[in-house]
This record gives sequence, structure tokens and C-alpha cells, in this order.
Amino acid sequence: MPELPEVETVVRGLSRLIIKKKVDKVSSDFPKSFPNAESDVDNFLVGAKIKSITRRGKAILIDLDTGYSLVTHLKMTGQLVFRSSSEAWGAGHPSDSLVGALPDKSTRVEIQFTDKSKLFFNDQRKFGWMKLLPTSEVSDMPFIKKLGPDAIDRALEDDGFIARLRRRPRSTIKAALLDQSVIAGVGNIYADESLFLAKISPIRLVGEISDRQLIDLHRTLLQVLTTSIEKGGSSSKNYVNAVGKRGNYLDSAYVYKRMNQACRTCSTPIEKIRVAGRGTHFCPICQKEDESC
DNA sequence: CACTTGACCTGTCCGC
DNA sequence: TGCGGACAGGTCAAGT
Repeated sequence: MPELPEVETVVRGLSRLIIKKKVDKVSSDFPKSFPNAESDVDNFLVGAKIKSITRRGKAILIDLDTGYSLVTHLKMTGQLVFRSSSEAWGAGHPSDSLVGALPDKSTRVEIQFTDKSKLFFNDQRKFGWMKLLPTSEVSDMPFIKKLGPDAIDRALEDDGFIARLRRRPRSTIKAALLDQSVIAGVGNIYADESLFLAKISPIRLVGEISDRQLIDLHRTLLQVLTTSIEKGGSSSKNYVNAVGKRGNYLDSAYVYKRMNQACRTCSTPIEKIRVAGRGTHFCPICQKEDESC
């Protein structure tokens, strides 16, 4: 589910809510979601204070004052939802929360702080995970190590963006955008959205796209990611922020989930095909398969 | 080597 | 309504 803007929204929300809180109890009955030795949890998570929360691509890094970090990947359906002590222990939950009383049947990990507030890791499909390891080893995790530069990293200028994509000349541009080792943070929604705005067909091969169009793509990618962060991300189904609320980006999406609806530019029905194994939305008129326009 | 395809899970939606 | 099949925002391992 969550791509860069959704993960960024969760990180910002959690930063306001749980920094400096001290972990009191941790429970999880799902080793796949929480594959940590009990002794590590007891020694380095229980009793730890939350120092900082940051993002690396789509991964969430929670640094603790014990020298350990909790690294979380939400994959498709993961959620990190905070509940204050009254919400966690009272009868109810915030009325504008999409998530009801917690824990529920999707709850994989429950972290209780000393002030009785709680952080829940919910994940319907169990693809996501939360791993505890020394902070010094986070950057060596295979998954983290191979990530390319962050999609909204200002240091990645047009030249860097183009050079990274050119490493995948025989890939479709859609597949290259989704490859986290090329650029980190882009997923299916924002790949489709940025390609629409850059007027590039998702099935074009990177090697056949001009530098000029790739520069356009860099600009439109930054545009859709930034806009989505401002709108609190996209909620198609499962995504919620740190207090269980949905995001609003999809209300103004150009192509994503708009099959058969009118293109916002030319009114042609948006088409949906399969590219790189993913549902892919595009306008057959606006997004050319060459640069003839 | 570069790239594509299934598998991982659970839930929902669509067509018959 | 009921049931089978396709599909869902991500990443890995295995395959071509």
C-alpha cells in the first residue's frame, strides 16, 4: 500500500506523537510480522525511549535510546496507528478514524508506553514486518543497502535522476520507476501519475526516451509526491496515517484507479493494462509511445 | 547479466 | 445469495 507520501505522512505523525515516550510492554503472536528474539525485545525495546523517527524509501526507522532501532516496512496493507491512553483503554476510538477499536484481528504487534498510550502495527496481509536490530546495523540491512537515492532528495538533480534510470535501458519506464534500487520511494500510484503528467507511455523503454522527457518526468514525479504529502497521501483501501485517518490524494488523481473515466486533459477514457506485473493506468492519447508530439 | 514472473497472505469485488 | 477467479499500494526468489 504505502508509497513515499504515505510513509512520510506516517513518519511525521508519529514524530509528533511518540518521541520521548518510554516503552513499557510489547506483545506479538506473529513471528513473521515481528521476527525478533524475545531476549532482544526484553533487553533493547522494553524500557527504551523513542529518540527519532525517519524514513528511508518506504521503510520507517524508529531509533531508540538503547542503541537499537525498530525498522518497519508496511508493504501492502501495514498500518502504524497510535492511540492515546484514553483511546487505548476507554470504550472508543477517534470518530474520524477508519480503524476501529484496537487491537483487532489484523493487529500483529502492540507496543504500550509507560503513559498507557499504545502503538499498534496492523497488517491484514502479513507481508509487512517490524525488525529490532542495532542502529549501527540498519544501513547494512540488505533491503536498505540496495536502495537508490530517495525520490524527493533534492541532491538528486536532473542529471542524477537520468543517470539512475539509464541503468535500466531495456526496461519499461514503469518498471524502472518501481525499482527501488534505481530510485527509492516510488510505487504503483505515483509511477502512473507522474508518467501521465510527463506525457510518457508506461510501456516505453527507458533507452528510447530522450533526456528532455526524463527531465520532465523528474519534475512531475516531484510534483505528484509533494502534492500527495500535502494531502496526507493516498487511501485506496487500507492506508491510514498515524491516527487512523485516510489520505486525500486520490480525489484529484489523474489516472490511478480512473479506468474508463475521462482523461482530465483530453476527455479520452483512461485505460488500464498490465505492465511489469502491475495494474497500470494511462491516457492513450496524452501519453505517446514516441516523441512525435 | 538484465529483466520478468510467481509467491507471499487476506479480503473484496465482479461475473455467472 | 453463492461460488470461483481476478486483483490489491511491495519486495524477494526463482526463472527465462
